[in-house]
Amino acid sequence: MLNPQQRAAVDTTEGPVLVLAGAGSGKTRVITEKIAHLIATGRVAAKHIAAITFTNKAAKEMRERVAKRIKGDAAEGLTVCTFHSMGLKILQIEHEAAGLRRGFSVFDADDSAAQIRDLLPKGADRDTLESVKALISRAKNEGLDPEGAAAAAQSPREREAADIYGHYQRRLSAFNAVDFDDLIRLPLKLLEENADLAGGWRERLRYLLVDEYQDTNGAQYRLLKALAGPKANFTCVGDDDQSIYAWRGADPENIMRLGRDFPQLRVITLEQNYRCARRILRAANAVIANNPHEHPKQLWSEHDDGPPIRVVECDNNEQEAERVAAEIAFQQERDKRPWHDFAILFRGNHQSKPLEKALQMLRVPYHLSGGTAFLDRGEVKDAMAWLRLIANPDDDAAFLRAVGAPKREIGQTTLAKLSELAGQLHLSLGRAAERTDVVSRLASRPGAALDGFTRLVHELRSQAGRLTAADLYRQVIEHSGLLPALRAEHGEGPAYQRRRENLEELANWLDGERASPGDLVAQLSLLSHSDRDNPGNTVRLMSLHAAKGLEFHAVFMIGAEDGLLPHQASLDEGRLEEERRLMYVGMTRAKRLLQISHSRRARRYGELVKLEPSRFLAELPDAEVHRIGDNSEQDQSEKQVRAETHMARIAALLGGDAG
DNA sequence: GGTGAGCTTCTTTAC
DNA sequence: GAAGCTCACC
Repeated sequence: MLNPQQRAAVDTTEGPVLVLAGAGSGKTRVITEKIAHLIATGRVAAKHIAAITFTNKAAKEMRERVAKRIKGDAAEGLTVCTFHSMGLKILQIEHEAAGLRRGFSVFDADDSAAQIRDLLPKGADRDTLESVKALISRAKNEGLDPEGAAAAAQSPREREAADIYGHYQRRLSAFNAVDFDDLIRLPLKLLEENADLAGGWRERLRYLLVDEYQDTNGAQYRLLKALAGPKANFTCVGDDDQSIYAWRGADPENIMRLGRDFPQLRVITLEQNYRCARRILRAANAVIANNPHEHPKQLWSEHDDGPPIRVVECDNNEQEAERVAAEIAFQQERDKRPWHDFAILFRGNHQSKPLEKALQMLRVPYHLSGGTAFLDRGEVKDAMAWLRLIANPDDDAAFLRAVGAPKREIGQTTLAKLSELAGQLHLSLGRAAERTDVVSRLASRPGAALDGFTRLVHELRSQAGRLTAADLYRQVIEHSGLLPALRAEHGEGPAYQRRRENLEELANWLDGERASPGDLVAQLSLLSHSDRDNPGNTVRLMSLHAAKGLEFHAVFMIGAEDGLLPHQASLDEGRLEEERRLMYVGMTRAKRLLQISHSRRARRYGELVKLEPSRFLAELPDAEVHRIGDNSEQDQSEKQVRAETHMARIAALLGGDAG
């Protein structure tokens, strides 16, 4: 059953709708119900509806919810994707108008950084690189091209960055490549500057639903407006208290902007929380009340109070990890709950290491979802570089990676010479390497090696059109020599096996996909490890950012220390409120049990440092909290039970593990 | 041109 | 404390 506000949000199918939805107020439900409603009433066919999310995890979650809600093939053709994958799709279809050739590459953050570093004066320090990178990204997130950025520049530093932005963009264009930010900026440019093209897309996507709307940046907002067109049939769902992406250009102002740009906007507020026990809700409300609010929400719940929030002090972060792991093992055993009811949330991905160790010790099944861990693996990047180079002969970044994976007697000297010759001929590295007049001017041994490489890539490329992406990938693995090189480097040991498995997993990802190899590789670069595999019944480990939009029976937040949560960098940059929202997001993921822990000491850069509890802990109302110290004033009998369960578990594991 | 010992640096968060 | 990088050697 939907409550009246949810009902209104679902039933208002005409024109622009903004749903201000507090944490746990059923906003994903509103989106899935609205999709179902649009389809069921025949108002819009599934293929004309697009639901847009911010993370792949959220898109996946949404797809599953829709599949459950809409049986059969009624949902056929529905688009559920991130802003970036939608941008990619538009660019792949409209590549000509965007000045790109088929098979263009998507540069990841590393590729982009490498290019920008290369464009900076020699010897430029890291800070300069970071600042230029950030300025270019910010300009792109506002939809500015290099000329626009130059015009908007306020300082010499910004003018310089705008200048490098221009060079960087010319280079991307020469490589037939785009970066992540371009996946929004370029489609936006196309739609804003080409009325026919925009009309086509509006015809195709007649109804838009945007989740986590508070996280849109300027370019995404304009892309939304351009896609919606004058009919403005869209629903934006968001919560200003959960805006946690300002650091990557998100502009919560977009919430207010909507009302100004669309006077007919229907605003609906959802204030009933269906998720959290009352104590959790009261505590979370108390924390977020410390942020200034233009329109304070009054979240309420019909649930019971639930148990107190546990605030646990630990001696150090390894002990913290052990205690959390033991507590989860204990509760799972006692309550016979599935493992996936438990989540451990942290500020930084590096905090997962001690947790993994402790969980493995207790044989607790867990799933780490975070970052782009999988695609960041060296061997996976190598294989991806081969695929990219096959799809896009002008992708110099891919060329440089593939030519050295595995090592084939081509070193810096040869590559520098090749690069010089390619520059003179205005050719990409890959195309230059195909020319005999270029190769003949290289030293004979490396020249021959390069020639062998070029022939191999050429041969694979000639097959690419006939093969599925998965089959092409198998050819790459067979002929590139990647696997033998890994075996030579690591022997047959676990290090080799793990890398081999990663390469096999990439094959599994590609299997059954219908898109062309080139298109698929581009899509792949937007995925992260956890997006494809099914975590099953396991404890979930993820960053607070990744947890947004999810909910769990029991949530363990770790590392609640000043400097981590709130993070020092955010404090330095005056973003305390965003950190508080992060705390709020973490707390409101818990349905019933919430434990927040912190350590007095932790290992940082190999050294033990003293830590202070997070200032946010002081904002928790005493009445809702049970504070548990190191020398635990915990009930002794409870401690006894825990110890016994723990021992029994270890005994069982030892028994079961023998042999 | 490839390799390994020793040096530096590093931690937000994500597409 | 580990990963990544530089420089000296094969």
